[in-house]
Amino acid sequence: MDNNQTCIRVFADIKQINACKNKLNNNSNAFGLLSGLLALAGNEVRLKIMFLLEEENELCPCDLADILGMSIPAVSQHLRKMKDGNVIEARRSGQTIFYSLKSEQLQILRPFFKYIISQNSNLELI
Amino acid sequence: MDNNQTCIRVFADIKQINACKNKLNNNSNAFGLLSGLLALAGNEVRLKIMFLLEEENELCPCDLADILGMSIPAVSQHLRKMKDGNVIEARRSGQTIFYSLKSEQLQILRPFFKYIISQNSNLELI
DNA sequence: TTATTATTTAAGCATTTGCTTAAATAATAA
DNA sequence: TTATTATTTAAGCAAATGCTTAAATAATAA
Repeated sequence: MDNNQTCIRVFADIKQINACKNKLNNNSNAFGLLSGLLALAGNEVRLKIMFLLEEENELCPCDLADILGMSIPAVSQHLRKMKDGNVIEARRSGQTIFYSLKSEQLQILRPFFKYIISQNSNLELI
Repeated sequence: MDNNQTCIRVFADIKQINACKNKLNNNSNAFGLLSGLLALAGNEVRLKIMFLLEEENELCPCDLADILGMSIPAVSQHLRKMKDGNVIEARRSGQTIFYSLKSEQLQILRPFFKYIISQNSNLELI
């Protein structure tokens, strides 16, 4: 960016601006880590998978594809991203690979699951 | 997707699979709404803007561009997305437009701000 | 061994994202 | 009015995303 084309407002509060810059610098690691996690959860399919893993403890790509109504490679590629992002882990049992949530990110994820359940449109018909 | 190519595991638990499908159906609205919000927060620039708006109450595109070290149109386009997503709102004061967080989404966003501050790498040097 | 099953990986492709630059609005100041 | 300032919008483009189909791994069963 060409810095000298930056808009300099007459009423700009230089102290406030510098304070804001410091706040970003002091927390620079957190922004990258958190936005990465939120980008993973910001996909509807992956959010559903995370929710299902929380509910069921573990599921395999095959079952997830059935549940979500999508192809196995598509599911597998989402699982890979979440594994790379340290959100889930894999356990092998024969040919089947079971995925489950890693505890590390649950502090952030749990409120999502609570929110989803609290929005439940089901009228508990049973 | 071609449904009959779906992998049917020998050990698949049909009841579990159907229960999972029901869970998704019962919460279908929530997944769309929440993943939309998380996709907005899942961009590092937008997450920083949200954090700054929480900290400062309101900021204009001009100041945000300064703080973030990016162009005004780039900032403006992020603000537009967040406004469309009902995350922020605008207040005009002369030529300046001040943006602030809407209260509706704060239930989800607040834990992010807490997390960011708790990760603070600053040693309180003052 | 060969066949089957579960999963991953790779290549291809349409769509989305996030920036850039330039032009268009809108409000204020001269 | 004209000029300046703050912001938005539009067009263009490179990169990322998320699917598809087909091929490659890996484990089990015949």
